[in-house]
Amino acid sequence: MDTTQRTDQQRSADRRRRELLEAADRVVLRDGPGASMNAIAAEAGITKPILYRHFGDKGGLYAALAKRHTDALLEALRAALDAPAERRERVESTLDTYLAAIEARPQVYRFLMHPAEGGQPGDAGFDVGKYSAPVLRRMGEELAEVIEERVDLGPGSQQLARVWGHGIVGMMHAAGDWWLGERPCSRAELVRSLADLLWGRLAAAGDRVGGPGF
Amino acid sequence: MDTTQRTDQQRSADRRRRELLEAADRVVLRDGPGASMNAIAAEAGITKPILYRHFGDKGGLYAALAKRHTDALLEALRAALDAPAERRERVESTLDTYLAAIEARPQVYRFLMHPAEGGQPGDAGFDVGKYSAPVLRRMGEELAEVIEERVDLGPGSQQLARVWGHGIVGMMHAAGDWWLGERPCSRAELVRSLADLLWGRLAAAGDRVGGPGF
DNA sequence: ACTAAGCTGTTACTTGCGGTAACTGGAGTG
DNA sequence: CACTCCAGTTACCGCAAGTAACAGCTTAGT
Repeated sequence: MDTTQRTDQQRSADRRRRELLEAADRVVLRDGPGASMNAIAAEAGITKPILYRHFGDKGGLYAALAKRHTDALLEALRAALDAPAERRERVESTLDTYLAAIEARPQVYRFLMHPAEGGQPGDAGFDVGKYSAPVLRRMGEELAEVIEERVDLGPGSQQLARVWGHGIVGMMHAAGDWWLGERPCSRAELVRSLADLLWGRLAAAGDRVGGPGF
Repeated sequence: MDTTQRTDQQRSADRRRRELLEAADRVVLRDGPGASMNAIAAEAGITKPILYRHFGDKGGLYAALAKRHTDALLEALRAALDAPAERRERVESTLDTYLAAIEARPQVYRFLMHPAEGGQPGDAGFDVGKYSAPVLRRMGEELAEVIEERVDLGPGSQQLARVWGHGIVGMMHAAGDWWLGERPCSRAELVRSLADLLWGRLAAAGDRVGGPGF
């Protein structure tokens, strides 16, 4: 059992793992997140216990699957966030990047965020909430870091940045989710509206006739 | 089968339904959202098929359960939203109402929003994502109405109000979720930070040294 | 008073999924 | 050849959702 031997085995196992993940991806994107382990195994051309050897349990598989997509999304967001441009432009570009991603692959988005909606009615789905929350948390933390790093917020800036990081991510997520479902306007309009909100247009707006406004 | 007869039966059925919902509530709050129909039936002192007669399927039961809590929360929010005060104060009071609610009854909150986290590891929970989303949607729509009604946003105000409604609700939700998990600061501080964000402090803040800030 | 609904409630079952134990066959190694 | 790994299989367990079929009680109709 020398080192090269072990490396070979690991390599092989890793390649297998990737194949399995790709098969799982296909099934989940086709059948929704209620996809059974049996179905995934069948798609991969093997049987259940192998999946369990590789991923431990269904949670492990889904976590691995979610991690792939999450990492890809975060990569794209980081690029928009770190681009050399002024603040408003970067905010808009980050929002647009996120929205473009969920628009381009709504299946992936639904898997990451709203796992159960793909299943048949009456199907007791597998709860992927455990894996969607981390996505938003990670985005929130990353955004917080960027804010803390580049915006001068005075005393208590670190905590403020974290609140804002999570808050802004949540705003983006909820608005995106609603938009994806109803498509009430173009992506560009949505981006602009959200950026306007962040830019204090709510505070600046006047009251409507009839008492103090919201 | 005259009318009074039918009314009596309906009354009885409604009362029974309420009792069942209360039992379900107890179980879900104690055992987490992975609670089985058997357990709920046992708590109510009856057996499964009766639950199915009343609620159709597990989704129906959970929907009814969620509706109760959702309605209660929305009621409280409406009160804060409609209070006679100026805008910033009402925004803060609404945020605080929401946060106070989730702080006071985290179990209910977790049931509505993150159903699976209460289960044992390895437990394939029942996905309540289908019922949490409507909560946020409803809050978003209500807020949108209030904004549209009372804030003067110029042309395209209706659409803008809806985007903002959902966006603000998402911000509140995400920040609240994070805060509830980590408790990094007091509720009042969180409210203040979020209101500041909404009041355009992000736009107003200066860049940190070293290039354009976020 | 006797029967026929129609209600609430039960037991006992099916189906389907996550997860596991135990066996099988082949590839490399002394 | 015997030994050990390891990918892979079949066959099973446990458990939860959901259902069929049956049992008793109350009430209406004649």
